[in-house]
Amino acid sequence: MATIYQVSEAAGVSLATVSRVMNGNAKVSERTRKKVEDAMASLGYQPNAIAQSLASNRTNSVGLLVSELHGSYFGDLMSTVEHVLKQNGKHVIITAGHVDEKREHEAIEFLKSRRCDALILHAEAVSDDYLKTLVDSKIPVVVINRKVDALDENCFVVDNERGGYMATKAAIDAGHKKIAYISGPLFKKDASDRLAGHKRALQEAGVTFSENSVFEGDFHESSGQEGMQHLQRTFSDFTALVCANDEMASGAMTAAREAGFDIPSQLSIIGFDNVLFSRYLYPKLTTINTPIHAMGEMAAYWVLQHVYDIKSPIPIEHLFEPEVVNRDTLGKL
Amino acid sequence: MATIYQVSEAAGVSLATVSRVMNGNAKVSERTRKKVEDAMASLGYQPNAIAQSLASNRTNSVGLLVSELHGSYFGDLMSTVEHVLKQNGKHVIITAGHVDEKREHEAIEFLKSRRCDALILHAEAVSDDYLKTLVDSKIPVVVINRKVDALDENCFVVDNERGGYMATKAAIDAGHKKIAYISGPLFKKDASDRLAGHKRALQEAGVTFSENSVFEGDFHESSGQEGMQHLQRTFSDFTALVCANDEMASGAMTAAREAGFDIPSQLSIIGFDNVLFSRYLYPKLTTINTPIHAMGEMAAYWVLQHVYDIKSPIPIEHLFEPEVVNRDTLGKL
DNA sequence: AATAATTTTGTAAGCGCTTACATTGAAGAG
DNA sequence: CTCTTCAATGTAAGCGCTTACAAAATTATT
Repeated sequence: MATIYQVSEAAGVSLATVSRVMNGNAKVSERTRKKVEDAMASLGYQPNAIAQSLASNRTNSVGLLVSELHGSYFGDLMSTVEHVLKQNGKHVIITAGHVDEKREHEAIEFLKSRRCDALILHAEAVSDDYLKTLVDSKIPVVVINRKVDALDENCFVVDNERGGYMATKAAIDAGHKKIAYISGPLFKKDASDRLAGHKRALQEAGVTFSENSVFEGDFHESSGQEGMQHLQRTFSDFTALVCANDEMASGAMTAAREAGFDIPSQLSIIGFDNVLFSRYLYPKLTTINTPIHAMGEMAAYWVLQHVYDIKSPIPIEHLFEPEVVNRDTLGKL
Repeated sequence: MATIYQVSEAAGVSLATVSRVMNGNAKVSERTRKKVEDAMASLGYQPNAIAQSLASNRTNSVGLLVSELHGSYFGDLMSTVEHVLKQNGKHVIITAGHVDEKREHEAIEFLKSRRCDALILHAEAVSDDYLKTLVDSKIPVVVINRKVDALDENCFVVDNERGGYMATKAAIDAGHKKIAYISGPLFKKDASDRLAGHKRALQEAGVTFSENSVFEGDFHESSGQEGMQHLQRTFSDFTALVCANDEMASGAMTAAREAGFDIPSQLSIIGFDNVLFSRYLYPKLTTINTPIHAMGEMAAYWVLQHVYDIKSPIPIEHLFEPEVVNRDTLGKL
């Protein structure tokens, strides 16, 4: 593999000159630029990004932490972030934290050790304090879908309370009174916020909330099934079920069908997130859109602007609004 | 950020000694190891992976090229590869090629410029010759789900012809005679192989093949819908439809339902790949399992063995068998 | 034409590590 | 008690680049 030294020799110029034409950040005469470019081409020269990074203290790569590498939600996020950044000549290094404090921590440390210029984190397990330390440690960090006090400038979040409210409100507006709820793990801020919104909608409609109406799941498909089965026992005869994410809604639909319910005529179901596959479900899932795409895009633009001085084409915003996506699983009563 | 130099100073030893305790590849007395470790801890030292890579010519990272960052198929692949490699202390750098020759090429060059120790490629658009050049260029490369002549040792593939055969055979065994087919883009080897298998099964059963029975889609959901609509016109009254992947099968199911068919009593549908969401569909999709998980795992083990001298826990194999996954969309006639 | 101002190019010192080789010191052999 | 041997540590030369600074070449000024 050719090095800059061999190029400089072939072109009859110094190392510095070759470096200059590579980076285009200093004047080089047309003639020598040509010589250098020819030399590069004929040697098939490819700069060693590692050496460049070491010397320039710039890696042109940003680290992205997601919880999982599979699933529509993170797929969307990865795609979007990569797209925006790559368009601007930056690269993404993706790692997964698996919603485990230790693994998230390790993943972040890995990204730091790779000297990423910035980090985009969908960190769920790591502590607020750790994130604060990170931000203070001067490496540019943005956090997606998690609000950390005193880090407003670095967080991009959807209004989860509002989303929870909207989901339940939609059910109420459709005439439902007895509404069950499958939540995510309540130690997670987004899960508890969504539930809070649910309660607010109930209260506003004058429906008294019962502990028996909620089942705490884990955001996975299977806990949607369990939840449905459990709720049938503890809170029978509900006509609508709102789920804190689409995976659980899918599980609940399966369980409901197995229990003989027709959706939506006998049971309405509302999901949350508007993950890609939610429209593949049958019936197509009515859900709340979490603008993960918009958040990922915004996070990427933030990084471009703050780290690479590339102006964002859209104004930077931090709070994103959820939206009801009307499809086929919510029936009028 | 502390450097090795500061650690050596704090510990009162030389750079070399610090490096030795970090890498554990040379004898260091218990006493000085302790001193160094204490110094590291108190300085919060974190080695600079970039500098390590430059000096050692080893990055401990392997590049993974996928076509897209979203979708179950690639999600599975990424998860698996990352899991195996991370378990062995190696890291994965993921890039997307978007099934576009130029972008795949760029993505691979990026991985090379990052000096990955090896590449795992799900490359669809780039030419065989380019892949051969790559392999010859001495960077360890493995190719997933694509067979390149003369590169058998580097390819991990499923027997697509066989899979196509099995899908159609399953329909025939269930009593179907008039079978439609939605293929992938036929310039892709896997798509044409699957179709070839379909034809073989037909022939074996004495059913004459008609050009009107196949629609060439693009592997996406929407082309499944189009395909279904198209086939109803050109090849009406078929009782079974085999699709070259699950996304298209899902689209076809939607279109079939809209056209008033009950699945599977009036129309049987068979997918291909056994992507994660195929079991969320309703009815649950009968499909052919492409062992993408197994292939990704094997590719990762190959890299561990050939590049890092870590023995693979399972024997390295290159050809993977597809399998029928019986669920609910294939009905007996 | 001589000098100043400016542009273009070269020199060399790092960036933070690894590692071949040299040095030191302690243990074992005689 | 001296001479080997060998384990533990140190010295210093890179890895392939970037970038201050210096030097040379070119152009502008009078």
